[in-house]
Amino acid sequence: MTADPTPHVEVSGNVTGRPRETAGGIQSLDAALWVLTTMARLDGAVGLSDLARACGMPASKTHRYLASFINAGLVRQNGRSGTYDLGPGAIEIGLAAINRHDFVNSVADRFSELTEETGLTGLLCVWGNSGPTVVRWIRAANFIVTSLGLGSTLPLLSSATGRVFFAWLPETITEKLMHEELKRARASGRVIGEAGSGVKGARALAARVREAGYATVDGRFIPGLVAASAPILDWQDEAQAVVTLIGTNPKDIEPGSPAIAALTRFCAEHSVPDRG
Amino acid sequence: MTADPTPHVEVSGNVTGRPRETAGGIQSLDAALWVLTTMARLDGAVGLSDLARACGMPASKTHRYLASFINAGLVRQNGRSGTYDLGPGAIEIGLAAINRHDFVNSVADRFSELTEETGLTGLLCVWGNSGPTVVRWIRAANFIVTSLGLGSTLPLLSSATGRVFFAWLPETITEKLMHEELKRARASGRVIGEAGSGVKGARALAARVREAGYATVDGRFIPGLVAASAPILDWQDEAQAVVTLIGTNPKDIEPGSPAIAALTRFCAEHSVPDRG
DNA sequence: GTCAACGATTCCAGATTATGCAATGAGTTT
DNA sequence: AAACTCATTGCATAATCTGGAATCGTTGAC
Repeated sequence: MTADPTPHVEVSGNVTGRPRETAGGIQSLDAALWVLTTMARLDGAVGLSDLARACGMPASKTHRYLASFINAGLVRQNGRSGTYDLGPGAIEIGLAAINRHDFVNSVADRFSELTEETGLTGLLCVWGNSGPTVVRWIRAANFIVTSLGLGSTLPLLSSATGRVFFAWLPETITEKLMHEELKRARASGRVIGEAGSGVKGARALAARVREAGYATVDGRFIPGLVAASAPILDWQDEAQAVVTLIGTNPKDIEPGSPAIAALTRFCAEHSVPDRG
Repeated sequence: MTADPTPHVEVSGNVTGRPRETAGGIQSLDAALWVLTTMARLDGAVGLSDLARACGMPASKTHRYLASFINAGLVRQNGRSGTYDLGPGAIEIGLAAINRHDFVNSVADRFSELTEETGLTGLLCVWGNSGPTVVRWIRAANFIVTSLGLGSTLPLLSSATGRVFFAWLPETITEKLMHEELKRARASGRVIGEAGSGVKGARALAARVREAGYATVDGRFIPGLVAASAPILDWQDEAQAVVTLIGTNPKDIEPGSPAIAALTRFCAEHSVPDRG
């Protein structure tokens, strides 16, 4: 296929440019995948003529590609001569891709960029058998002494990390630890920071964290240290991992601060996009 | 490309046969999509040589297809000359396909209410290229994770989910998988639960499931776990999705139990009313 | 009921790419 | 250092892909 001279016309307003042809690849496959990708970015079923225009291709060429996609199950057609849409094969490939996406390692690979950008110490946690569990540390220039090491678990309600897991995991997973921590708090006469009293207070805190998109704790959890955490979200809007930044300056965890902005952007970039 | 004389060799034991070339399609695209589909059915990242063998193709040919898939984002490579795996573009296409599935989306929005009410683990499945495919699940407390994961396919005749699809989908859709499972059952000398022997037994089971309005399996399919499934029906009385509850207490799947009542009510609420 | 318009689908001659084997490059093991 | 394995690329040849035109099917206007 010669380079396509037709100006790229978008139907739905998506901005993503057409990829150039692959070095060492197959040109007709490149063109075909452009059709598939364009279809995925449209809002729903589309007619052949509209899709061909959106792709900047003759309809006969687009039709041949669609025939192969239909045969493979990636596309289906609503009746003979009807509109085209993504099919069960697309669901299957997508689910396979999501299922084998390694959330933790994809974050860990670029984790140091975040700590370099913000100058804060970074912590990466997953949900383990005993609750929030540290799997990565990156100490920034600000030297912080703490007992937290790899494998440490953090409290659910009084740490920023724990609060993010509490907000973004189903309560069936977190409720046991929640009740244990509330019980210990009652026994010791302590109130767990903003969690206030009892289950209702904990749930209200979780609602505030979800609304904000992240959690913070000030210097009272670990004297002298402040922390902010945000979730890495999967296809079901559940936290697969939590990233936390730790520092000493309370301004770093104020809403709108550069560190908060960097943290939430970094976590959004590593989450599954456009979750239902 | 001439018809491929190389015997079809499977790496992971998946059964679905290689599709024949598309009438009115593009042969190189058919071959390329075979590579992609095969990769999706493998358990994880794969080397070029292994993937080429699994597809019955020369490595140089497979390599060119992969180059185009990488360029489109559907595949990524772990380092130069490293293994290949599905990429973010595949996630994007899969999510686009799922997000257009109106029945799945309406159920998913209220799915957690059902699992909270019953205290059981919930699965939501659609019919994919390889059969019943998990698109959502919510774990109950203390649920021991089995091999079920996003994208998993379930058997047609020996799982509750599969039996519901078998009962409420046209046989033109399910017959291939039915014959494959009956063949494997004969080869291994096993009888598939209540399916009894052969096609007649399978159809008799389907009739019983339709009459009851739901399917169950006791602890023999997955030792120690019981399950009940019901269909989300469209305007043609076909199962667009299936909801399954999984637990450990056999009383939960007895006729008339609160869980069965909640499941069938929930599915009826999400089905098209007054079908037929 | 007829006819025009529109969109999907198929045909076909010519243009162009895809292909498989061999060669090459890179990394690992002995 | 040599051998081996796997990924990547070159190249002559085989084979397909292509775009416009023709055809088919459906729908709506009259």
